[in-house]
Amino acid sequence: MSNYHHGNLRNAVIERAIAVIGADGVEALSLRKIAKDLGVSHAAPARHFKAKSDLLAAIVADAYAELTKSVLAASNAAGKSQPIRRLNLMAQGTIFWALENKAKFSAMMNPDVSRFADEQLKSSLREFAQVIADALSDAQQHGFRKNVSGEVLLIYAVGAAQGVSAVLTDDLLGSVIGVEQTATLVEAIADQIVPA
Amino acid sequence: MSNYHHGNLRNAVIERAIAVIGADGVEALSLRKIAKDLGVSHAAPARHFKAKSDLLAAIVADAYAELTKSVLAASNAAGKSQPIRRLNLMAQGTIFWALENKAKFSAMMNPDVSRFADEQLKSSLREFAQVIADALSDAQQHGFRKNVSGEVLLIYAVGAAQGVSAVLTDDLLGSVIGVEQTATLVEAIADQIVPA
DNA sequence: AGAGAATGTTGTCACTGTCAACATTGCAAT
DNA sequence: ATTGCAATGTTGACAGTGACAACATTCTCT
Repeated sequence: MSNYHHGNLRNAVIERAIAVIGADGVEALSLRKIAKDLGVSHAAPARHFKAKSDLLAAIVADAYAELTKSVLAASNAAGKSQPIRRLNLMAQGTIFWALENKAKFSAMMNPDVSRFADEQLKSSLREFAQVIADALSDAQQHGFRKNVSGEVLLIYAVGAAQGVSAVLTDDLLGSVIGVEQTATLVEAIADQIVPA
Repeated sequence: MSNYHHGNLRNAVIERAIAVIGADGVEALSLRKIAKDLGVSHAAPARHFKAKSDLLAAIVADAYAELTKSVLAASNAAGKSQPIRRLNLMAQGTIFWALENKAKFSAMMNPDVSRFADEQLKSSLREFAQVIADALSDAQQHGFRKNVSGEVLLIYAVGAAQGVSAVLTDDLLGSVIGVEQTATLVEAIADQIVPA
């Protein structure tokens, strides 16, 4: 018996960090405070995350993997024979995921993250981009914006879905634009990105 | 004669801060370091920004005001009789401004900003949203997505333009999606948001 | 000329991330 | 089963940081 070794400190730190980000933002993230909350010495987290930025990178890498999974699930709700409707559902899936995971999503949207991206994060991101690119390519072969370059379409789709999600999850823009968030609203917005 | 009073410390701090953000990100922002760079005591900036977050809020408020100006300028390049083309130019204007002001834009995209938004920032943001909303309303009266709610359209337009800009200005996404940025590319992307 | 506001300085405090040296535990090879 | 090593956790230290209070200088307005 011993509580010398926490057993699952790495995950505990990540979960606590996400909670802190959700409550007070990335700015408020403190490794020492997290350690104290978990009843562990102030330097313990360093065994799992050499630097604070590594923790952020891990959170964002996980988040992109989850988002990818979620978007794929939404995509599968449409038959393969409806590639354009599938795009629409993927956009919806992105927005809904962001609304249900505001803390993680805000970590993803932090511009600083790109500065300390490790290989795992890059790989998560590549996979996400690939999933979107594939779906776009499929849709194009069925007539969706046929004469537009794949790169342009990818930037548009990723940017629009994430940007719209950012607006919807941002408290400030929310208070300025101020609108009630319902499933109907999300569907209507997704229809603007990719008409169903 | 005296260099006791700097004379324009407030603006100097803002400019230096933007330079730091551009070079090393918001995370690297340090009031003490900025003070040292400007040859001023470590507590001098506090006379102009009570807290670090106030500096960020001021930078972002300025940035939205500039963006609004820039978007309006782009809008005026189209005649009033072409409200849809005007929307397209406004989207282009947003993207170009972001590409030319990466540091400021990344500050705007920082999700933490919404936590310490002061009245000035909210006002800047309201004005920006109003300009977009007006242009959208005008376009709708000329047939652009006539049967879509104004709120939905506003969220879509703001989200898509900012999201696409975020993708284009983000080094990480840039390295993953990896595409050469040209004026032609920007035009093509803006056409996806609002067909010219 | 002088008073009060604005601006800058100095000193201090608690807190933070990071590192190095050390302690404990888990595990795998023997 | 023992032992040796890697993984994990602890303690202590250091420089940097934001924020505050008390004080100094300068500007502005009358």
